[in-house]
Amino acid sequence: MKYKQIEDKIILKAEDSFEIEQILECGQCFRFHKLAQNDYVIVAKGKVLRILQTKEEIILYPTSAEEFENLWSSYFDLDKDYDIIKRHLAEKDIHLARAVQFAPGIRILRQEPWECLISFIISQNKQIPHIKQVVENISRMFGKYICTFEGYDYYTFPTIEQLAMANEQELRNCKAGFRAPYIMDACQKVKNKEVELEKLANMPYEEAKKELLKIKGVGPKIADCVLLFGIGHEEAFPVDVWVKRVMEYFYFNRDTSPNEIQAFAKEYFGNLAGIAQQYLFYYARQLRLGK
DNA sequence: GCCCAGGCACTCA
DNA sequence: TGAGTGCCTGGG
Repeated sequence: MKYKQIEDKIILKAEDSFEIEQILECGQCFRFHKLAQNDYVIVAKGKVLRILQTKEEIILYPTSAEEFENLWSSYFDLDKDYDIIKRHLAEKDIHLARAVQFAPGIRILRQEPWECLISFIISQNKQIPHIKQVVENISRMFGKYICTFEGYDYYTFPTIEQLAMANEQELRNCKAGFRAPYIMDACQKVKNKEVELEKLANMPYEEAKKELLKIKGVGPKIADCVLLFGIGHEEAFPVDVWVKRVMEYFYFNRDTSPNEIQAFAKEYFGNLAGIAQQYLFYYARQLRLGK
Protein backbone atom coordinates (compact mmCIF):
# COMPACT_ATOMS: atom_id res chain seq x y z
CA MET A 1 0.00 0.00 0.00
CA LYS A 2 1.22 3.47 -0.89
CA TYR A 3 1.99 5.89 1.92
CA LYS A 4 3.94 8.99 2.68
CA GLN A 5 5.99 9.87 5.70
CA ILE A 6 6.11 13.27 7.39
CA GLU A 7 8.31 13.29 10.48
CA ASP A 8 6.86 10.64 12.82
CA LYS A 9 3.64 10.33 10.87
CA ILE A 10 2.69 7.79 8.24
CA ILE A 11 -0.08 9.02 6.01
CA LEU A 12 -2.30 6.80 3.89
CA LYS A 13 -4.86 7.93 1.39
CA ALA A 14 -8.36 7.34 2.70
CA GLU A 15 -10.18 4.50 1.03
CA ASP A 16 -13.52 2.76 1.17
CA SER A 17 -12.15 -0.38 2.79
CA PHE A 18 -10.58 1.28 5.82
CA GLU A 19 -12.75 2.89 8.48
CA ILE A 20 -10.94 2.94 11.76
CA GLU A 21 -14.16 3.16 13.76
CA GLN A 22 -15.62 0.08 12.07
CA ILE A 23 -12.35 -1.83 12.33
CA LEU A 24 -12.00 -1.26 16.06
CA GLU A 25 -15.63 -1.28 17.13
CA CYS A 26 -16.59 -4.48 15.32
CA GLY A 27 -15.63 -6.56 18.33
CA GLN A 28 -12.45 -8.18 17.15
CA CYS A 29 -10.03 -6.34 19.45
CA PHE A 30 -10.14 -4.82 22.90
CA ARG A 31 -7.11 -2.60 23.42
CA PHE A 32 -8.15 0.69 21.97
CA HIS A 33 -9.13 4.02 23.39
CA LYS A 34 -11.37 6.49 21.63
CA LEU A 35 -10.20 10.09 21.90
CA ALA A 36 -12.78 11.55 19.53
CA GLN A 37 -14.73 10.65 16.44
CA ASN A 38 -12.35 8.79 14.08
CA ASP A 39 -9.49 9.41 16.48
CA TYR A 40 -8.22 6.37 18.37
CA VAL A 41 -5.21 5.12 20.28
CA ILE A 42 -4.43 1.42 20.08
CA VAL A 43 -1.95 -0.79 21.90
CA ALA A 44 -0.61 -3.70 19.89
CA LYS A 45 2.69 -5.47 19.37
CA GLY A 46 4.11 -3.68 22.38
CA LYS A 47 3.54 -0.26 20.82
CA VAL A 48 1.13 2.59 21.20
CA LEU A 49 -0.25 4.04 17.99
CA ARG A 50 -2.66 6.85 17.34
CA ILE A 51 -4.89 6.63 14.29
CA LEU A 52 -6.63 9.74 13.08
CA GLN A 53 -8.87 9.42 10.08
CA THR A 54 -10.13 12.36 8.06
CA LYS A 55 -12.05 12.50 4.80
CA GLU A 56 -8.88 12.38 2.74
CA GLU A 57 -6.29 10.71 4.95
CA ILE A 58 -5.47 8.10 7.55
CA ILE A 59 -2.70 9.33 9.80
CA LEU A 60 -0.72 6.91 11.97
CA TYR A 61 1.70 8.18 14.62
CA PRO A 62 4.15 8.06 16.22
CA THR A 63 5.80 5.56 13.93
CA SER A 64 8.34 5.23 11.14
CA ALA A 65 8.40 3.87 7.62
CA GLU A 66 10.30 0.84 8.81
CA GLU A 67 7.89 0.12 11.65
CA PHE A 68 4.92 0.71 9.37
CA GLU A 69 6.16 -1.81 6.86
CA ASN A 70 7.20 -4.38 9.44
CA LEU A 71 4.34 -4.06 11.91
CA TRP A 72 1.34 -1.98 11.04
CA SER A 73 0.93 -2.88 7.41
CA SER A 74 0.39 -6.53 8.33
CA TYR A 75 -1.55 -5.70 11.49
CA PHE A 76 -4.13 -3.81 9.44
CA ASP A 77 -3.99 -6.45 6.71
CA LEU A 78 -3.23 -3.74 4.17
CA ASP A 79 -2.00 -6.08 1.46
CA LYS A 80 -5.39 -7.71 1.11
CA ASP A 81 -7.81 -6.39 -1.48
CA TYR A 82 -11.06 -6.05 0.42
CA ASP A 83 -12.85 -4.57 -2.59
CA ILE A 84 -12.67 -7.92 -4.37
CA ILE A 85 -13.81 -9.79 -1.26
CA LYS A 86 -16.72 -7.43 -0.74
CA ARG A 87 -17.79 -7.81 -4.35
CA HIS A 88 -17.79 -11.59 -4.02
CA LEU A 89 -19.81 -11.48 -0.83
CA ALA A 90 -22.27 -8.87 -2.07
CA GLU A 91 -23.05 -11.06 -5.06
CA LYS A 92 -24.14 -13.91 -2.75
CA ASP A 93 -27.43 -12.42 -1.63
CA ILE A 94 -29.19 -9.22 -0.62
CA HIS A 95 -28.52 -9.68 3.13
CA LEU A 96 -24.82 -9.90 2.68
CA ALA A 97 -24.86 -7.04 0.18
CA ARG A 98 -26.56 -4.86 2.80
CA ALA A 99 -24.21 -5.96 5.58
CA VAL A 100 -21.18 -5.14 3.44
CA GLN A 101 -22.63 -1.82 2.42
CA PHE A 102 -23.48 -1.01 6.03
CA ALA A 103 -19.82 -1.18 7.11
CA PRO A 104 -17.58 -1.27 4.04
CA GLY A 105 -14.58 -0.17 6.09
CA ILE A 106 -14.22 -3.30 8.21
CA ARG A 107 -10.96 -5.21 7.99
CA ILE A 108 -9.85 -8.26 9.95
CA LEU A 109 -6.88 -7.31 12.08
CA ARG A 110 -3.98 -9.72 12.31
CA GLN A 111 -3.53 -9.72 16.04
CA GLU A 112 -1.04 -11.58 18.15
CA PRO A 113 -2.24 -15.11 18.88
CA TRP A 114 -1.37 -15.09 22.56
CA GLU A 115 -3.14 -11.85 23.36
CA CYS A 116 -6.06 -12.96 21.23
CA LEU A 117 -6.36 -16.25 23.08
CA ILE A 118 -6.44 -14.70 26.55
CA SER A 119 -8.71 -11.84 25.47
CA PHE A 120 -11.33 -14.17 24.07
CA ILE A 121 -11.15 -16.47 27.09
CA ILE A 122 -12.02 -13.38 29.09
CA SER A 123 -14.81 -12.47 26.70
CA GLN A 124 -17.19 -15.25 27.67
CA ASN A 125 -20.35 -13.99 29.37
CA LYS A 126 -19.12 -10.42 29.23
CA GLN A 127 -19.95 -7.31 27.31
CA ILE A 128 -17.29 -5.46 25.38
CA PRO A 129 -16.67 -2.65 27.93
CA HIS A 130 -16.10 -5.27 30.64
CA ILE A 131 -13.79 -7.30 28.44
CA LYS A 132 -11.76 -4.19 27.69
CA GLN A 133 -11.56 -3.41 31.37
CA VAL A 134 -10.30 -6.86 32.39
CA VAL A 135 -7.73 -6.95 29.57
CA GLU A 136 -6.59 -3.51 30.68
CA ASN A 137 -6.33 -4.59 34.33
CA ILE A 138 -4.24 -7.61 33.35
CA SER A 139 -1.94 -5.50 31.20
CA ARG A 140 -1.49 -2.96 33.97
CA MET A 141 -0.76 -5.64 36.53
CA PHE A 142 1.47 -8.00 34.52
CA GLY A 143 2.56 -6.13 31.39
CA LYS A 144 5.25 -3.51 30.96
CA TYR A 145 4.72 0.23 31.04
CA ILE A 146 5.13 1.74 27.57
CA CYS A 147 4.33 5.42 27.84
CA THR A 148 1.84 8.06 28.85
CA PHE A 149 -0.08 9.51 25.95
CA GLU A 150 -2.81 12.14 26.17
CA GLY A 151 -3.01 11.60 29.91
CA TYR A 152 -3.37 7.81 29.84
CA ASP A 153 -0.78 5.25 30.86
CA TYR A 154 -0.28 2.44 28.39
CA TYR A 155 1.02 -1.04 29.15
CA THR A 156 1.98 -3.98 26.95
CA PHE A 157 -0.12 -7.09 27.05
CA PRO A 158 1.85 -9.51 29.26
CA THR A 159 4.00 -12.18 27.65
CA ILE A 160 3.35 -15.85 28.35
CA GLU A 161 6.11 -15.86 30.97
CA GLN A 162 4.79 -12.70 32.65
CA LEU A 163 1.22 -13.94 32.84
CA ALA A 164 2.29 -17.41 33.95
CA MET A 165 3.51 -15.76 37.17
CA ALA A 166 -0.04 -14.79 38.07
CA ASN A 167 -1.96 -16.72 40.68
CA GLU A 168 -5.71 -17.18 40.73
CA GLN A 169 -6.36 -14.49 43.33
CA GLU A 170 -4.39 -11.90 41.35
CA LEU A 171 -6.38 -12.73 38.22
CA ARG A 172 -9.61 -12.48 40.17
CA ASN A 173 -8.45 -9.10 41.42
CA CYS A 174 -8.27 -8.13 37.74
CA LYS A 175 -12.01 -9.00 37.62
CA ALA A 176 -11.49 -12.12 35.55
CA GLY A 177 -13.92 -13.97 37.83
CA PHE A 178 -14.50 -17.65 37.07
CA ARG A 179 -12.24 -17.33 34.02
CA ALA A 180 -9.14 -17.01 36.23
CA PRO A 181 -8.42 -20.78 36.25
CA TYR A 182 -8.96 -20.84 32.49
CA ILE A 183 -6.30 -18.18 32.01
CA MET A 184 -3.93 -20.16 34.21
CA ASP A 185 -4.58 -23.32 32.19
CA ALA A 186 -3.86 -21.43 28.96
CA CYS A 187 -0.60 -20.14 30.43
CA GLN A 188 0.47 -23.63 31.46
CA LYS A 189 -0.43 -25.36 28.21
CA VAL A 190 1.15 -22.71 26.01
CA LYS A 191 4.23 -22.39 28.18
CA ASN A 192 4.97 -26.11 28.27
CA LYS A 193 4.22 -26.42 24.53
CA GLU A 194 1.21 -28.66 24.98
CA VAL A 195 -0.42 -26.16 22.66
CA GLU A 196 1.95 -24.48 20.19
CA LEU A 197 0.36 -21.28 19.00
CA GLU A 198 3.02 -20.57 16.39
CA LYS A 199 2.27 -23.84 14.62
CA LEU A 200 -1.45 -23.27 14.24
CA ALA A 201 -1.12 -21.08 11.15
CA ASN A 202 0.45 -23.90 9.18
CA MET A 203 -2.04 -26.53 10.29
CA PRO A 204 -5.34 -27.22 8.55
CA TYR A 205 -8.16 -25.27 10.20
CA GLU A 206 -9.88 -28.27 11.80
CA GLU A 207 -6.66 -29.56 13.28
CA ALA A 208 -5.67 -26.16 14.65
CA LYS A 209 -9.08 -25.84 16.25
CA LYS A 210 -8.67 -29.19 17.97
CA GLU A 211 -5.41 -27.96 19.46
CA LEU A 212 -7.02 -24.85 20.94
CA LEU A 213 -9.91 -26.86 22.38
CA LYS A 214 -7.40 -28.60 24.67
CA ILE A 215 -7.33 -25.45 26.77
CA LYS A 216 -9.88 -25.22 29.56
CA GLY A 217 -12.37 -22.47 28.97
CA VAL A 218 -11.84 -22.59 25.22
CA GLY A 219 -14.86 -23.92 23.36
CA PRO A 220 -15.77 -23.75 19.66
CA LYS A 221 -16.64 -20.04 19.63
CA ILE A 222 -13.45 -18.85 21.34
CA ALA A 223 -11.28 -21.22 19.32
CA ASP A 224 -12.77 -19.81 16.12
CA CYS A 225 -12.18 -16.23 17.27
CA VAL A 226 -8.53 -16.99 17.97
CA LEU A 227 -8.14 -18.78 14.64
CA LEU A 228 -9.75 -15.92 12.72
CA PHE A 229 -8.37 -12.86 14.50
CA GLY A 230 -5.03 -14.17 15.72
CA ILE A 231 -3.95 -16.97 13.42
CA GLY A 232 -5.31 -15.93 10.04
CA HIS A 233 -7.60 -18.89 9.33
CA GLU A 234 -10.24 -17.04 7.38
CA GLU A 235 -12.53 -20.02 7.03
CA ALA A 236 -13.16 -19.90 10.80
CA PHE A 237 -16.71 -18.80 11.50
CA PRO A 238 -17.26 -17.94 15.16
CA VAL A 239 -20.93 -18.37 16.09
CA ASP A 240 -21.74 -16.12 19.02
CA VAL A 241 -25.18 -14.95 20.09
CA TRP A 242 -25.26 -12.14 17.52
CA VAL A 243 -24.12 -14.29 14.61
CA LYS A 244 -26.63 -16.93 15.68
CA ARG A 245 -29.37 -14.32 15.72
CA VAL A 246 -28.52 -12.79 12.38
CA MET A 247 -28.06 -16.15 10.65
CA GLU A 248 -31.38 -17.41 11.95
CA TYR A 249 -32.98 -14.12 10.95
CA PHE A 250 -31.63 -14.16 7.38
CA TYR A 251 -31.21 -17.81 6.45
CA PHE A 252 -33.14 -20.17 8.73
CA ASN A 253 -36.22 -18.55 10.23
CA ARG A 254 -36.07 -20.92 13.20
CA ASP A 255 -33.97 -21.79 16.22
CA THR A 256 -30.78 -23.34 14.84
CA SER A 257 -27.82 -24.96 16.58
CA PRO A 258 -24.36 -23.38 16.24
CA ASN A 259 -23.19 -26.60 14.58
CA GLU A 260 -25.79 -26.37 11.87
CA ILE A 261 -25.06 -22.68 11.34
CA GLN A 262 -21.38 -23.41 11.00
CA ALA A 263 -21.95 -26.20 8.50
CA PHE A 264 -24.12 -23.89 6.44
CA ALA A 265 -21.52 -21.10 6.58
CA LYS A 266 -18.75 -23.41 5.47
CA GLU A 267 -20.79 -24.53 2.49
CA TYR A 268 -22.23 -21.14 1.61
CA PHE A 269 -19.35 -18.70 2.28
CA GLY A 270 -16.45 -21.10 1.73
CA ASN A 271 -13.05 -19.69 2.57
CA LEU A 272 -14.50 -16.20 3.05
CA ALA A 273 -16.67 -17.38 5.96
CA GLY A 274 -14.71 -15.51 8.61
CA ILE A 275 -14.79 -12.21 6.79
CA ALA A 276 -18.48 -12.61 5.99
CA GLN A 277 -19.07 -13.28 9.66
CA GLN A 278 -17.51 -9.97 10.60
CA TYR A 279 -19.74 -7.90 8.32
CA LEU A 280 -22.79 -9.84 9.53
CA PHE A 281 -21.84 -9.52 13.17
CA TYR A 282 -21.38 -5.78 13.03
CA TYR A 283 -24.55 -5.28 11.01
CA ALA A 284 -26.59 -7.40 13.42
CA ARG A 285 -25.22 -5.84 16.56
CA GLN A 286 -25.54 -2.24 15.41
CA LEU A 287 -29.12 -2.74 14.24
CA ARG A 288 -29.92 -5.22 17.01
CA LEU A 289 -31.29 -7.63 14.43
CA GLY A 290 -33.13 -10.69 15.67
CA LYS A 291 -33.40 -9.37 19.21
C1' DG B 1 -33.06 -6.26 43.60
C1' DC B 2 -33.23 -8.83 39.23
C1' DC B 3 -31.72 -10.02 34.84
C1' DC B 4 -28.56 -10.65 31.37
C1' DA B 5 -24.27 -10.41 28.67
C1' DG B 6 -20.05 -11.83 22.13
C1' DG B 7 -19.63 -19.35 26.39
C1' DC B 8 -18.00 -23.02 28.75
C1' DA B 9 -17.70 -26.97 31.97
C1' DC B 10 -20.08 -30.13 34.28
C1' DT B 11 -23.93 -33.25 35.17
C1' DC B 12 -27.40 -36.27 34.00
C1' DA B 13 -30.47 -38.70 30.88
C1' DT C 1 -25.05 -36.78 22.13
C1' DG C 2 -28.03 -33.22 23.84
C1' DA C 3 -30.34 -30.32 27.10
C1' DG C 4 -30.09 -27.92 31.56
C1' DT C 5 -27.70 -25.19 34.92
C1' DG C 6 -24.20 -22.42 37.42
C1' DC C 7 -20.63 -19.02 37.04
C1' DC C 8 -17.57 -13.54 38.44
C1' DT C 9 -19.05 -9.11 37.60
C1' DG C 10 -21.11 -4.73 36.17
C1' DG C 11 -24.74 -2.17 34.03
C1' DG C 12 -29.57 -1.40 32.71
